[in-house]
Amino acid sequence: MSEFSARVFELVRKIPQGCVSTYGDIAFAAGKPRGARIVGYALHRNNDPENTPCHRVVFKDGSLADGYVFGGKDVQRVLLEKEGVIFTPDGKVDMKKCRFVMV
DNA sequence: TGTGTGACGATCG
DNA sequence: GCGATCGCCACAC
Repeated sequence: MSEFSARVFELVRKIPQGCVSTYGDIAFAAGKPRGARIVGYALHRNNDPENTPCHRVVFKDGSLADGYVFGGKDVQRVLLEKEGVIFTPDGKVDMKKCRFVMV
């Protein structure tokens, strides 16, 4: 468990309900602008699923991960919709309204 | 200790 | 416009 992954989890926990963030943004905020994959890897190994809403983390274009997700992208989508996240007809998250930017 | 891999992302063809 | 490939870097084996 590196400082980077710990920071990833911390940032993900900060995403408010009804918002999403991207792997790239989290990686950037955690100090690795090119570390998008590492973020995914870290979440895959998810140390703290109770407090880490990894379903609020999506691709840069708003689409969801395709197969390795906890219960499938459909489940992920439903969870997000329940939280108030807007989806486009494309089946992607409306990044314009729901993208949470780390500051 | 070294090698392979992967919830990504961007660029090339 | 879409598909395939390369690059990134931490972590597991």
